[in-house]
Amino acid sequence: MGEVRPTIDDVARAAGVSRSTVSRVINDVPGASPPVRTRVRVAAAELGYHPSQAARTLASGRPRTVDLVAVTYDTDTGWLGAHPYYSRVLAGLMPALEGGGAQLRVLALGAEAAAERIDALADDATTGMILANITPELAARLYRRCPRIVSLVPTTAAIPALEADNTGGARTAVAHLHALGRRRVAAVHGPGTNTCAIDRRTGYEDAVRRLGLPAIGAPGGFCREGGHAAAARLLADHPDIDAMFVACDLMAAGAVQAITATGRRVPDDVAIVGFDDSIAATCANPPLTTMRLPVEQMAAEAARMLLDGTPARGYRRTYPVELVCRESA
Amino acid sequence: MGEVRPTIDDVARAAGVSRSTVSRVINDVPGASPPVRTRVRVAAAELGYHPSQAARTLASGRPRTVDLVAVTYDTDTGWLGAHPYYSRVLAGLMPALEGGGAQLRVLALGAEAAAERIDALADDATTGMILANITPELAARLYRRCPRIVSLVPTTAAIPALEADNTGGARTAVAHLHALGRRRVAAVHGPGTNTCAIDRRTGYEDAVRRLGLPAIGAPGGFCREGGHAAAARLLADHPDIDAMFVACDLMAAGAVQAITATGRRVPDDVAIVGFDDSIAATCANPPLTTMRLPVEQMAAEAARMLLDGTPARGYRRTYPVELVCRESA
DNA sequence: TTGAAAGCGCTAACAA
DNA sequence: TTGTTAGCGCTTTCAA
Repeated sequence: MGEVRPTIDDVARAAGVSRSTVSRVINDVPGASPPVRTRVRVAAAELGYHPSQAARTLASGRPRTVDLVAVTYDTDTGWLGAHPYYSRVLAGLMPALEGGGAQLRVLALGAEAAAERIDALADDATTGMILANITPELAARLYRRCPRIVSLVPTTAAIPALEADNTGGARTAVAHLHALGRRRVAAVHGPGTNTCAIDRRTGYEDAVRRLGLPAIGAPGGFCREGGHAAAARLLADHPDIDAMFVACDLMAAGAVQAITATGRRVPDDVAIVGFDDSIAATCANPPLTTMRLPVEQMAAEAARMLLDGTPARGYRRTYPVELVCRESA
Repeated sequence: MGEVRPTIDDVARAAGVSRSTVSRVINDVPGASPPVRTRVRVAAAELGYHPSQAARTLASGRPRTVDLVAVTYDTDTGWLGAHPYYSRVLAGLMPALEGGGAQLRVLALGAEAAAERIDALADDATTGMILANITPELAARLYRRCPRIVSLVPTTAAIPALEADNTGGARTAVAHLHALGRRRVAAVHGPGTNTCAIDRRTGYEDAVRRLGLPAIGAPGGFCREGGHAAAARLLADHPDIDAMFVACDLMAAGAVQAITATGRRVPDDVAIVGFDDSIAATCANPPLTTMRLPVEQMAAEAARMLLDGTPARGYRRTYPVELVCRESA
């Protein structure tokens, strides 16, 4: 077995050209005649040559690796394993990165060590980092040391961000429920530390106030169990609830279970609108009507921005959140 | 802003020692006196020094990066976005890698380009690759060029693998259903190209034959829609079915929806046992009784093996698959 | 259009 | 215990 991997010099020798020429050819930069180009390509193919990413990064000084930084706040909630949201982030990221010849590095940050590790991260930073589920504080700290950052959640004004219209989405959800004739629209909120959750809550409270409906809410912690518990409590305290706005599908899946467990039917007795359009929405029974975030699109755009250069300070783009009607409302 | 990142030489200069000494200190290898060690550490901390991963890799020749290779066979099914299984793989991988000071690179392979890219991958290989959802052919091709591989699914005899006892799990599921008094146990199978799916099917057919039950099955393609359609068809063709063994939770979630849509109740009229214990199992309504794969454990062990060296040819370890009782059976 | 040469930041012999 | 010296495989001026 030829354990030794061919280098650029092997290719150069085989093609009878210089190292620089080979470099030009494989990088598709001008400065090599067509005949030479083919000669080099053939030699490279025959040798089974593939450039070393490490050497390339070292020599050029600019790595083609994008980091996805995900912070875990709830240790027992797990991480990507727990929230289907990340699956969609990854799904959007991969094709965008491959198109740009880049790779993805996944960095999971425990909440405890987050502050410490964040500084190390900033220095080790590569093409850039995509921030998911980060607090404004942590994000700011990171941004101070590394400007090649895009956040997928609202953080501070300076940090470039691609945001979903969480507030508007929540309003739309409530409006939809109202249009269906529901007048006791309760809410299951996400954690107060999560900026997306805060915006969704704001949107909900805004909407019910304008509609002259009572604001009834309970925290659900963005997990299924929390959604289940919150819905059960809500129903126990306010038996006349006829609809629920649940701030994420995972919680909504739990809410549906809690509601049907009381003998009520979804959507007949209690209508539900979730948020995210994650896999939890389609797995729930009945399948959830939900507010769809263009997560893949946002993640892909974030990757592209990073690959294109350093995002401008304060850059902002908001993505619409759309109502997807299924069977729960 | 000090855009220039300090190098090992800066640290050496600041600490008044040589570059090698700094290298020894930061790599925790013997050959540096305690006083020098602290001096170097202080200097490094003050400068905010962090070693360049690229340079390190290049110089040492052994990268500390593990690749997760996932092949997409169904283009429209998406990828990690679609199957919650990958979330669990990632969840298991991250802590194990961090413990070993390694990073994760995620490689998504489209089925079309898979064969071509697989050769490139082998050469670009790093500490090693973890194979998920790969066909035996592709895996063999990869293994021929790079021995630092561990598969999480059954492939060929030579390729080191950590496998779940899919066959045994399927048998257990059927036995459970039988013990519950069910006698018309249908099955929704996964794709014939997937080795896990094949094993689960074998286990099912094995079990029903031994129990003297009829084998009734339909393909569901490992996706929710497929599970829904398969269950609906099964029920239409065999109205007396009183249980279903569904080869993955995603399909099972769809099956539950299809069953309840016919007016039947789960588990009263039709009991269901899924497979995987993914998030789809808990989001379904009622929550699914399922066969739990120790995915996180398997992924973590795979990472550890790779970090420890090249796995032995033909290495095999089988993980038990356990029944998790929830409400569907 | 091509080649020569100088590093990128680090590790790993080898000397001292 | 410490320092010196070569590279690792590539990109990138700068000349030719």
